[in-house]
Formats: sequence, structure tokens, C-alpha cells
Amino acid sequence: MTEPVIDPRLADYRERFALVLTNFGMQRMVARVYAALMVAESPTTTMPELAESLQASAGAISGAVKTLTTIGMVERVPAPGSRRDHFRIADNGWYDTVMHKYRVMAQEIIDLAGDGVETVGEDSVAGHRLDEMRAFYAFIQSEMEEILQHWEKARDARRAART
Amino acid sequence: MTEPVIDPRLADYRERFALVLTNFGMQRMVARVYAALMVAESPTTTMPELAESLQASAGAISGAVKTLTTIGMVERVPAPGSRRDHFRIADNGWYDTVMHKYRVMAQEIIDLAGDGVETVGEDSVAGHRLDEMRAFYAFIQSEMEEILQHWEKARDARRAART
DNA sequence: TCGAGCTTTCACAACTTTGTGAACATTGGC
DNA sequence: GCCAATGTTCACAAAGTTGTGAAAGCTCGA
Repeated sequence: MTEPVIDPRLADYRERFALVLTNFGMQRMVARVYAALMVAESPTTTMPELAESLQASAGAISGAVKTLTTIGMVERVPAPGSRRDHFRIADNGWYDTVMHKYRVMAQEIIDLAGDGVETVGEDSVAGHRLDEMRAFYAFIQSEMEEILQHWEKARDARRAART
Repeated sequence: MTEPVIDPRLADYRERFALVLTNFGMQRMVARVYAALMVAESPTTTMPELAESLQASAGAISGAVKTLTTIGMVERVPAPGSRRDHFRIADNGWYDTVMHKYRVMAQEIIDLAGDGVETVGEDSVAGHRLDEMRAFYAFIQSEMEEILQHWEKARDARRAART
């Protein structure tokens, strides 16, 4: 078993980062790969590099990378002069993905609660509970659009300020 | 095996409801109990009623109810004239709990990203990535306070309007 | 078109999670 | 204070999840 060549302090931090993402509901290996890309000093990283650094099999890396690229948190980068695939954290990937997920979830709950109101009747006890749930998520959904716009403005200002 | 006495249409809806919560990351049985309380027509429900309706063991119900009361989504209601414990969906439990969870998660990420910036150095490639992540969650956290206040106002108006 | 280098897929084993059933603990009425 | 009704805990079995290793599949350059 070869030891990975990486600053132990950085490896510790990377694993802690992955652990937090795991608590969010992200799969273990997916979280570790994301964390590795997040703390990587080089702009892009290859699958063998990830496998060695994380001490994981090529198969596990392949699956995790596929998940991350599918949901748009990581992107495959064309790498002239190299036959290996290169990957990096997608610009905006984090919040685009998170926000998209929340938007979908909110819509799902709105529909679900709406169906419930129809099922139990809108003037029943359960009907009122479900209707308030629906109203809450409809409210959150509408607020989210506004927040996202505010963030994009704030982010652009930050980036511009970074000389 | 005794068949549960419940409208099949309602039982289907209840299971669908639980499934959506499960996709949110809630444990299966916890989600089923919450769904059962949500669609119940009676204001409160006992553990044996939940066990029969959900066709689950008393042990599983006990565990799920404990989880739900601990996080504040369900409350134990004193029931004069009955030796059984009665439970109901906590008023405000849903969004208090969800919002509290998000607030904690946001703070955790802010701290995590902050530590990362210190670990890798703020002028490194990774430092910039981590710093933007930190800024995003700090932004979300501050916006959330405002949203919650708006919702409470909107909710009170809704309730007042319900004659 | 062939071969070398990468990546993907898949069966399996290790591990984790979840719910049951039964024993144990608690509570309230008599 | 006792007994019966309820609630809780725990060991274990079933089910599900995750990562490995190896084999199969691509792809690019010659």
C-alpha cells in the first residue's frame, strides 16, 4: 500500500470538509472527490490523481465524478496535450446546484400538499395543516428567486473588488 | 396479520408524503409517522393507533416519535381521561425545525470554509474557491432571518382570513 | 486498423442501517 | 402497594449501501 503524497494538514481538512457534505446528505465518495477538487491547488485534477490522493479505486472515482458532473457541481475540462480527463469545480456549480435542488424540492412539496388538500378536503383538520404547508413552500419558492438575484449582484461585486 | 382500517386512498397519499420526506433525508419510519400525523383527521393520535395504521411495531413507533418530539416537529399532548400518550403535529414545528436546521448548516459551512481559507492561504486558488463559498452561505444566512419574518406575517394574515 | 492508455461497468464482499419481537421499565387506577 | 396497561430499550436478522478489483469498452495517435 503506497502512502499518498499530500500535506497531512490539508488531507485532514479535506476529510472534514467531506464529512460536512456527507451530513448534508451527499454520498461519501462523492463528497470526498468534491472536497479534493475544492482544496486542490492546481486548477484541474485528473482521475488517477484523485484516486491516489484519496486512496480509492478508479471505479469509485469514476462513479463519483460522473455523479458530480451530471448534477453540474464539477465540469470536465478539455486538456490539450493530455489524454487524461481533467476536472474542476464548476464555476457557480455549488449554488446553482443547491438552489436548483431546493427549487425542485419546494415545487414537489407544493404539489404534494396540494394533492393532499384535495384528498382530505380543504375544510378538514388535515386539510388546513396541508394547506399551510403548501403556502409556506410557495412563499419560500417566490422569495428564493429574489435572493438568488441579490447574491449574483453581491458576488459580482466581490469578484470585481478582488483587483 | 390484521389489515389496517384506513381509507386506501388516504394510505396511498400518506405513503407518498412519507416518500417525499425520505428524499429530503428524513428516516423512513420517522417520515411515515410524521405523514400519518399530518393526514390524521383527529386532532391527536396515540402510539397504538400509529402502530396499527402504519402496520409497524411499537418499538419502531416509539423511536420515531422520540426523534420527532426531540427535534420539535411533533408534540406530546396531555390527554385527560386516557392513559395513552397523545401526539400531534407541532404548531410551527415544520418551518421552525427546517429553518433551524438550515441556520445551523449554514453556520457550519461558514466556519468550515473559513478554516479552509486559513489552511490553504487566502491568496491561493483554493483559497478563493473557499472564500466564495463562505461568502455565499453568509449571504444566505443573513437573508433567511428576513424571510422568516416575512413568512410569519404572511401566515398570521392567512390564519386571520380563515374566518 | 492496431495498440496503449484511460475510463467505465459489474459482481461481490464489507459495512451500515432499519425494523422486529421480546424483555424490561414505568405509570396510574384501585 | 399491586396490577394491568403503556412505553422504551436492545440484540438480532433482513435489507440496503458502498467501494473494490477485474474485466470490458473507448479513444487517440501512429
